[in-house]
Amino acid sequence: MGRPPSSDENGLKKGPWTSEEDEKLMSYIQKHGHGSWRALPQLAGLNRCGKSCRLRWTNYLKPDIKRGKFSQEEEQTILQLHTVLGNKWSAIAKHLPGRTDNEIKNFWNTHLRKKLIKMGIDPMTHRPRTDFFAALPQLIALANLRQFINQQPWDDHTAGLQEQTAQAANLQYMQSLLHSAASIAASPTTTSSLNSLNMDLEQINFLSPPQILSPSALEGIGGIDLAGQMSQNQMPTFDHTIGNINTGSHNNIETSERHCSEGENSSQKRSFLYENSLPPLTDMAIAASNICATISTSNCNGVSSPFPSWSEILLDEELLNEFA
DNA sequence: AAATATTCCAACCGCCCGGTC
DNA sequence: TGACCGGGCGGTTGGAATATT
Repeated sequence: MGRPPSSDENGLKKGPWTSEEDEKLMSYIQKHGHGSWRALPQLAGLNRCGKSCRLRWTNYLKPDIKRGKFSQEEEQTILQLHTVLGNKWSAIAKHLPGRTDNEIKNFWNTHLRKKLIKMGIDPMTHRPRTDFFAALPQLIALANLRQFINQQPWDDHTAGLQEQTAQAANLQYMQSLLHSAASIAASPTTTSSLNSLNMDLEQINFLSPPQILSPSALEGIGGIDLAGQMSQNQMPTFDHTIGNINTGSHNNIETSERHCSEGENSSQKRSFLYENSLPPLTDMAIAASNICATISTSNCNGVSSPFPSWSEILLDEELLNEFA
C-alpha cells in the first residue's frame, strides 16, 4: 500500500517503509529520543528525509498508537469535535488517545463524511443539507408509507394501531418537511426570506399527503425533468416482507438514468440528484426557492388538503419547540 | 473467472507558523 | 526587521485490497 519505492533528487528514499527501516528508527528513538528530525536519519543510519522519519514515527511506530476499527464512542467524539473544530485533525486527535490526526482524517474522509451525506447532513456545517432534492426520496417514501397504511384492510383490533402508525408517519413526514424548509430559511446564502418562504410553502400545499407524488406530478418542477429521471419502478415502495421503505435511493436513480435518453442539459440535471457529487449548497438553496416559485405559478390552486399547510406547520409554536 | 470499479489508508506535498539569529 | 529553519498541519496521491459486474 502507499507509494512505490523511489528516491528524491537528493537520493533519499521515498515510499513505503521496510521493516528494517522501522526497526532502525524505533531503536534509535528509544535510545536517544528523536532530537532534531533533520539530523536523525543520518544518526540512525536511514536514507530518508527527517520529515519522512517524523511522519513514520508519529503516525505508525509510536508505541501508544491504537490501531484497528474506531469504536462507536470514538466515532461520536469525532463527530462532536468536528462540529466545533472543523478539519482541525490534530486538535481532534488530542481528545482521542492513541489515534493520530492522519488516522482520524482518513476515517472521516472514508466513513463519517459519507455517512453524514447519506443522512442528508452537510458534513461541513453538520446541518441538514439545504436543498429539497436531498430530502426528496425520504419525503416521497413517507408520503407513500402513509398511503400504504391508509389502504390496508384493517380490522377492529388493529384500527388503533393503524391510527397510531399513521400519526407517526404524519409526524415524521411533517418533521422532514420542516427540516428542509427551515434549512433553506436558515441558509445565509439563500435569497428567500422566511416570509417569502412561508408564501411559497402555502402555495405548494398540494405536496401534502395523502396525495402521492407521481412522476407526472414532478414533471416540470423547476425546469427539471424528475419524471424522466425517476422512472415508475424507482418510485419509493414499501417492502411488505421486511417492512422497510425503499426510498428509491440515489443509486437507483443513477442506475435508471443510464437508460434514459440524454436530454438537453441532462448531465447537469443528473448531477442534481447524485449523492456523491454534491452541487454547491448555495445553488441548491436557490434552486429550491426557484422550484417553490415555479410550483406556485403552475399547480393546484384551490386544492384542499386535510393536512395543515407548510406555513401552518412552520407557524405552529408547539411544533417548532418540539423540533427545535 | 476475469474485468472493472470502489474503498482504504500510508505516505507525500506544500503551506504555514513560531523560534532563533 | 527579515531570512532561515524546524516542525506541525491539512490536503492529496496512488496502489493494494476488496467488492461488484
